[in-house]
Order: sequence, then C-alpha cells, then structure tokens
Amino acid sequence: MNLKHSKQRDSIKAFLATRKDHPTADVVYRNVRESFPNISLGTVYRNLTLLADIGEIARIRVGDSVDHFDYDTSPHYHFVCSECGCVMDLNIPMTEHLSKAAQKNFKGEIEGQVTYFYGRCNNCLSKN
Amino acid sequence: MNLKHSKQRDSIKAFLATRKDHPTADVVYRNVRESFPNISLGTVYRNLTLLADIGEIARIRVGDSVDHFDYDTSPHYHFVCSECGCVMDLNIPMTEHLSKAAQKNFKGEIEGQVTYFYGRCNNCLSKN
DNA sequence: GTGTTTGCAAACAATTTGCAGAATT
DNA sequence: AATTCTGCAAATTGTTTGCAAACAC
Repeated sequence: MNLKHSKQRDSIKAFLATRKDHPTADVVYRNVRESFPNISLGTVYRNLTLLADIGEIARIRVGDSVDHFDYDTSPHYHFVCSECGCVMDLNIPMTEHLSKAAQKNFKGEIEGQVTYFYGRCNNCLSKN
Repeated sequence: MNLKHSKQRDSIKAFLATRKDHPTADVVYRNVRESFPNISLGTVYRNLTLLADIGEIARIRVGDSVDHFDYDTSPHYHFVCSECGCVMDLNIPMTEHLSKAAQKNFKGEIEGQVTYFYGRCNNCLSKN
C-alpha cells in the first residue's frame, strides 16, 4: 500500500502542473510520451487514478463522457464549451447553500454537489 | 427527416413513463424486451437518443459513466447515491442566478448549468 | 528481497454504426 | 414507391486489468 517513487508519475504530475485546460488522459499520454517515449496509456490511467484518489489532482466530469484532470484541487467551478469541448475555470465563489436547501425534506444524506456551466467559449463565439 | 411511427419507440416511451428512477438504456432494454422479445439494444439506444434530441425525454448524466433517462423533462435537480448508484429527484426550486453570476467577467456565453447532488440514499443509510 | 510500478496486450463497458430487410406513410 | 425504422453484428471509444519483467526501497 505504500507509494514508491516513479519517474512516470512525476512527469504526469509535472505535465498537469503546466496546464490550466484540464487535459484528458489521452492528452496527458501524448504529451508525456514526448519526454517518455515508452510510457503506456495504461500507466497514465493508473497514475491519474491514483493521484486523484490520494487527492493530489482532481478528476473532472463535465458530461462529455471523457474524464478531465486538473492540477488545481481547490474547489472552483468549470465551464465546458459545447462547440469545441474545452474546459475552463470560472472565477466565482463557491456556494454551498444549495446543498443545505436540498437536504431539507430529503431523507438520504447529501455529501456534496457538482455544478458546471456550459455554453460557447469566447474562441468559438468569435469564429462564427 | 420525418418521423414515422414505431411500436418499439412507443413501448420505450411507455416504459419510461412508468418509472421515476431514471433507468439506463440497459434497464430500458431488459424491460421493454419482456413485451417485445426481439427488440435490440441498438434500437433502444437509437430511440432514447432520438427522443432526447426532440425533447420528449431527458438524458441525465450524473458522473457515473452511464446515461440515465427521465420521462420528466421539467427542470429539476437530481441526487445520486454513491453507494448503490440510484438516481432520484429532489424537490427544491431551480435557481438560475448562479449562471448570471458566472457570466460576469466571463467572455464566453453561458447557456446553462448542470447541478446534481451526491451522497448516500436513505435506503443505503439504513443498511449499515 | 519484498512490494510497487511498468509496458504490453487483451478485456471490458457503454454506446454507435453499417447494412439488408421490414414497417410506416 | 419512398423513406424511416429495425435487428443483428461489428466497430468505436474510454478505461481497466492480468501478467511477467523492471524498478524502488
């Protein structure tokens, strides 16, 4: 159960740290492979999952059936462009009161909520 | 491009109408097959997609990598149980003001937001 | 040396698609 | 008759897993 050091894991983390655009596993793979030609997609998936599990990165799901990963684990909102699929950060404060409102009259236990926004990004808007 | 009538589509819709628990395509398939033994999974998928596209049903994505479908297309919030995976409705009013707040200082165009809640459902809570 | 991690390939799950025939209009 | 829809099987996509060898401690 103890973690051992691995160059592959390091470079995956290092790559993620350079990006603010929430890459997918495949993007991570293609980029890390440039400095690590033999790395396998399986290793990338394993490490992304591991890093997300121990909280060093965040796994982001925005309804496009592909997981995105974020080096920034602080809570913040995301925006997904319906046209190009890009994912970006939004700079508005997180509100929790909706969870509390939802908890009223609900018999289960609400642990949290997921919220993301969608629309067209600035880039796509200016194209058409 | 014009729709033609189909018994299969009817029975898919009819089945969905009886359920409040947001079944997956596979659940729809297994149930509709009881009255329609020859229906294929492909047909179920095609019709669910078609019905969702024309707005007669809603496709729900709650981060569990399976699409759920809802006969109720009115806007409402959902809860997903992290333990058993069930999806249920929440009876709290929809708020839109978060989208407006997000739009400020954001250059793209925010068209909407997705919010769902997660935790443990009443059923799972009472089991342990 | 023991246990973790890797590369590779095969397996998997959910969904989509090509096609020839059947059903609807 | 024209077009949509179906069943079937194969294909696709994203992700996970089994295994023997390589690596870290």
